[in-house]
Amino acid sequence: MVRRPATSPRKNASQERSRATVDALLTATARILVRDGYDRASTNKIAEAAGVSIGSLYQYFPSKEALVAAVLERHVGAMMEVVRASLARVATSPLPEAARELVRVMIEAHRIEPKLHRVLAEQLPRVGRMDHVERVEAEALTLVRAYLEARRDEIGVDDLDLASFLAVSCVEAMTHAAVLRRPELLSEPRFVDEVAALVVRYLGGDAATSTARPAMLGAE
Amino acid sequence: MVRRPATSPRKNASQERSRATVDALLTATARILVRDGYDRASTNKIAEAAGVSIGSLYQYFPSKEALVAAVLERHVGAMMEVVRASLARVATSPLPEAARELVRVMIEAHRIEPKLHRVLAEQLPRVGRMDHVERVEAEALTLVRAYLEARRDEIGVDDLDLASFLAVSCVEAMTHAAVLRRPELLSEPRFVDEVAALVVRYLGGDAATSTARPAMLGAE
Amino acid sequence: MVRRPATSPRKNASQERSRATVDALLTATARILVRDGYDRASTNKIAEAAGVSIGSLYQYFPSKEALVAAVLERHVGAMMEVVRASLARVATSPLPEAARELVRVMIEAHRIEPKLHRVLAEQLPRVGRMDHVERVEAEALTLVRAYLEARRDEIGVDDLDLASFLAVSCVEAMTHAAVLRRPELLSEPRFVDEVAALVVRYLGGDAATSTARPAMLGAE
Amino acid sequence: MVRRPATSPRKNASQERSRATVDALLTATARILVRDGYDRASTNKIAEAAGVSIGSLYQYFPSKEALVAAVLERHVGAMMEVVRASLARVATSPLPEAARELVRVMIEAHRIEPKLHRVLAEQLPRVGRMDHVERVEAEALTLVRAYLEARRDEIGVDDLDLASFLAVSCVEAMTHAAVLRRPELLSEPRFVDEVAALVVRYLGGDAATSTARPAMLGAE
DNA sequence: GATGAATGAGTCTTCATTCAT
DNA sequence: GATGAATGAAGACTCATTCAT
Repeated sequence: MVRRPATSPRKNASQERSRATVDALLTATARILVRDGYDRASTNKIAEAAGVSIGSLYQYFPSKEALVAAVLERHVGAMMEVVRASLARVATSPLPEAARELVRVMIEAHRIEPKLHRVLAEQLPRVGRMDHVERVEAEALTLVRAYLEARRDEIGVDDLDLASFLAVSCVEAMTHAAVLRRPELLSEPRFVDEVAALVVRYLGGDAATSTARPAMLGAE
Repeated sequence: MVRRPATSPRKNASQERSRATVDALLTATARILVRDGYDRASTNKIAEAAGVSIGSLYQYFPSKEALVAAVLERHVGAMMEVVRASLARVATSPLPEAARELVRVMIEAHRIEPKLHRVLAEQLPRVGRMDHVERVEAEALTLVRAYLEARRDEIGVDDLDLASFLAVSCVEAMTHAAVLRRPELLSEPRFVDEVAALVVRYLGGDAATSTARPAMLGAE
Repeated sequence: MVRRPATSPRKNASQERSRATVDALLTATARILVRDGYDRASTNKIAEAAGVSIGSLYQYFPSKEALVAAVLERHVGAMMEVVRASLARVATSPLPEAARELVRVMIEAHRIEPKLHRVLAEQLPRVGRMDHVERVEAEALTLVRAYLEARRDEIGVDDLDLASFLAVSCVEAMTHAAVLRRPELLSEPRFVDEVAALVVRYLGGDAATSTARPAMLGAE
Repeated sequence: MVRRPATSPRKNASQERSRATVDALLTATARILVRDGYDRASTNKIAEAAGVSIGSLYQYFPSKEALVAAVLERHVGAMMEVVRASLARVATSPLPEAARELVRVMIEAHRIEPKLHRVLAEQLPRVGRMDHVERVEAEALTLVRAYLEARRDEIGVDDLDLASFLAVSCVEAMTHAAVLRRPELLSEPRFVDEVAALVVRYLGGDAATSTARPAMLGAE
């Protein structure tokens, strides 16, 4: 079918144009989403903001949801990249250090377009792509779970599933809460310290509060 | 239209009728909200479900948002009542007991119309009445903050503001996460145990993980 | 619920208003359908032509199809009334007279808004209400079939089902063809004569062309 | 774009390619028309189904209507070929035989892509090419008219124009009705017999029902 | 001639809200 | 106060058609 060398400038030009259109759409969507919220972000407005005809929008995205889902995926992808890289790095570090890093990276990840994050987080159920976000947590959960498994003897909690669920949810929730309601906390090192302490103390267990046999963990 | 001498029973009847109409509207709104979600819950549908004309709906509520806000207020009120009563009860109890109660009551509160809670939680930002919800947390925060203040010497955390924020947010978040993603956890006593432990260990502090000068607290 | 005598002018006024709106819509639809055809008859255009808001249109008709279906039903109803009355009248008349009347009434029925009839006939499959029209033919078929049954010995065709199908379809088709392509024929008595003859000769049968055993029918 | 000396084979190749493209387009159009109906048969879909770019489609056909008109013409052409050949064959046969053949060939013609036929028949007025179809009937009419003229003395009808119109319309209509509503009839020889009888009896005339000598029918 | 990205007028439809009765 | 018919701005989406490459 192709009769000429694949370097055909024609096709490339065309592909580049497509890509530019899609990019413009995603960017415009993110902007409008932040500015107007999900409901008021009409596809016509988005197309206009992207400098693209409404027809083109629908050429690339079959529905408003699909468009927002793409923005979501892009955003989640960026967050995951940050988280993944960091967690791999501390896979073998001791608990306090690992916990600190988990908190730090969670905050870092939540700093990527925080307003967009907020809108997307609110609208997740509607976009019907909850899985994308769950994927982030699922991945974090898996990594944390594996980490705890490897250090079971340092852990003062019996049910590792529940423990990882609580640890991950907790850090995520604290970060989220801070982003949404106390943005100033994000830049205070104290905040990282405390959230990390929260996790460490919980996972470390304690004779008095332990859910199981008292563990004699001297350190961390 | 027909004018008769105003008698007090008449006025009462009228007032009662008003109240019944408002009640019917709030109840219908809650039902439709749960069944159809915020977007598809049209005011016409709500009025019909309430057995009230659309005109009357607008007599009592100036807008859809006002209507949903009223439902939200009612719901939040019910939750607050539960929380307030319980927290007053454990104001002087020792930390582990108080923490357990906090968790327990949070879960109990989230069991009030959980589906409605979910929809409202998702739509909060849109209703523009976040303050209602913040009020719940603000109240809990105040109570917890006072509690910690009173037992400062048992607490292994320096910054009581931050500590109460984290404690309250954390319990709220865990409960919320469980409601939304792991409903089965809500009925397992283990869950309460663990979340309570999380809070107690954090607030109790720990020499090794302390964020500040090591406190010499035997246990908590 | 109703507290005042049913003569309430309020309700009547309201009902009349509704009825007027529906009527205006049906009439406008018919007009636009004739003028622009089905595809170009947009609901907005129809509403405008009816002097009614688009919202009102959708208050009464849930879709464009429903609107056209209502027009169709109204039209078919008018035709059926004409046909039914006439056929009842000749139920006991001899074949030639009955046939003539069938043809005459078919033409008369097709004279009711013939342009609308044409558009509707063309769009039937799309409106998904073919049944309405089939009902007309089904009714005619039943009547004709009963008629033939009653005069079986005058009929020179064996299969009465097939015979009635052909007779009815034929008259309908001739009328239809004339309406669509030779409107001038409709006013010529010759046309009625010929179509009636067509039917009479067919049903009367003939030794030479008979499909079955030669019937010894002198004439009819 | 690449220019090479024009050689005849090249031109042929090009012409052949054009022809192949047009064929592919017509075939795809027919298929999509049958599958999706006229309205949902978008030019983009058709181009894709034909393996041709939308640009090329518009190179060969200036509009959607032109495309459908071409399909119609092709279809009508195929039908006409069948009809023409057959009618020429029976030009000198006696009436009963000729009538039978007319009916037979009409059915045969309607068996060519009946689903496409149906869609096209429904959409005719829209394509604005009714003349194509009228041409089929016009041709049949001419042939039948000539036939009747030649056998005037066997015909019991005065007005040959009207007679041929009725005969042709009738057969066409019966066939059409059968195709659309009673497909099972098409394969029953009885059906051909009856329709042929219908025509023969009509054209054969009859003393009692004759259109000529005044009949003593009351009137109506 | 071919390609396919881009166009945008126009479609159906919804729904919060108003107002005459 | 109650009613519910009416409103119309606005939304998501389609598709015949154009034109730069």
